[in-house]
Amino acid sequence: MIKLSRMADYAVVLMTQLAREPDALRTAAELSQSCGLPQPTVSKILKQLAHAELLVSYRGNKGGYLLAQAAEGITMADVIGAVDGPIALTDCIGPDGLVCEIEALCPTRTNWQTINDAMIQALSSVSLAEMAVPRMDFINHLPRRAEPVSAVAE
Amino acid sequence: MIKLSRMADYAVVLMTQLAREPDALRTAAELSQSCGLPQPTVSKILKQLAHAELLVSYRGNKGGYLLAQAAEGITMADVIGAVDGPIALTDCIGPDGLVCEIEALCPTRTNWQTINDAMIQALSSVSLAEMAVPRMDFINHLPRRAEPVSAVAE
DNA sequence: CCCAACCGTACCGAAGCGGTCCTATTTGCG
DNA sequence: CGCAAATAGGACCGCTTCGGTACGGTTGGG
Repeated sequence: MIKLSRMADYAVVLMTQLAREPDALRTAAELSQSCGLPQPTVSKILKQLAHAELLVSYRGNKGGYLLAQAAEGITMADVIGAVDGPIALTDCIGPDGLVCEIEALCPTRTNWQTINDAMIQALSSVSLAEMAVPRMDFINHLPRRAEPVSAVAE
Repeated sequence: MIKLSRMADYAVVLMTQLAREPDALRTAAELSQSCGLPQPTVSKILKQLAHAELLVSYRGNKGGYLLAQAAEGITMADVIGAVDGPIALTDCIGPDGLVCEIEALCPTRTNWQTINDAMIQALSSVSLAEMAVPRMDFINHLPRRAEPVSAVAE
């Protein structure tokens, strides 16, 4: 399915919520409530986002989280990468390879890289600001046009 | 990580192998051996690919599998879709939605659709024939080195 | 000094996935 | 005609990973 993890999905939702009021300090409990997500999980995700320097955290009483940058400077690739780790379709790139031992079919790796780059490109081309905006008509300026792909099989 | 499942990865490898000799009838055991993959798993994947009409199967003695179409007409989206089901980043599109109940942040869905389309587009733009071609001149101009995290978060 | 909130870690349960096995069916060949 | 080879289609199972929880520690304001 190639679907991204629920954590990443939540992260986007939370970041979107934070982007609505970039200057307000929000607590984990508050965000949990306003997004309808379990509070401990929210807390965990916010922690990860802060660790990735997408959020700034303030400890102690009256603490909370804040966007580290302007929403325009944060991309979906940033958010997903912070929660789910690096974006890569195949682990073929990793240290060893179950498949890569067979050199005969390893040229495919280069092509995977191409696809992978296209995907990262797609995720990087959408900023948090665009996600937070109540649906304007920015839909048609993606570098690779989002053609109504009918196939996708099944 | 957004990485695709190992099954899908295997499927691509197998299809690639089949595309090398489009007219040869290959058995599951043979492909298993030549790809270094466990044989029952290979058999299962081939079954799925045949069911998706990407392969044609011949039963009985001297049976085997064959590409159902020219390699040029089969895309990565086809192969992955056949094994892993439909390609969708979020289940937000599905029937009910845990998150979608909150209407305040549902405008994001449109944007997800955009990203999703871009990804499908990327997968659909690469044919099996392109994956199978043994490119010899690619070794020295890898587009991106396999850097760990920073490639995305940067 | 106490409380509110974040920080870090460790833990657990469930679900999905990768992998195997078994049986039925088909078909070529001796 | 019967055997062997090969796919079809299940059921099954262990394992990893992920989503979720809990607990103790730390920081900072009132």
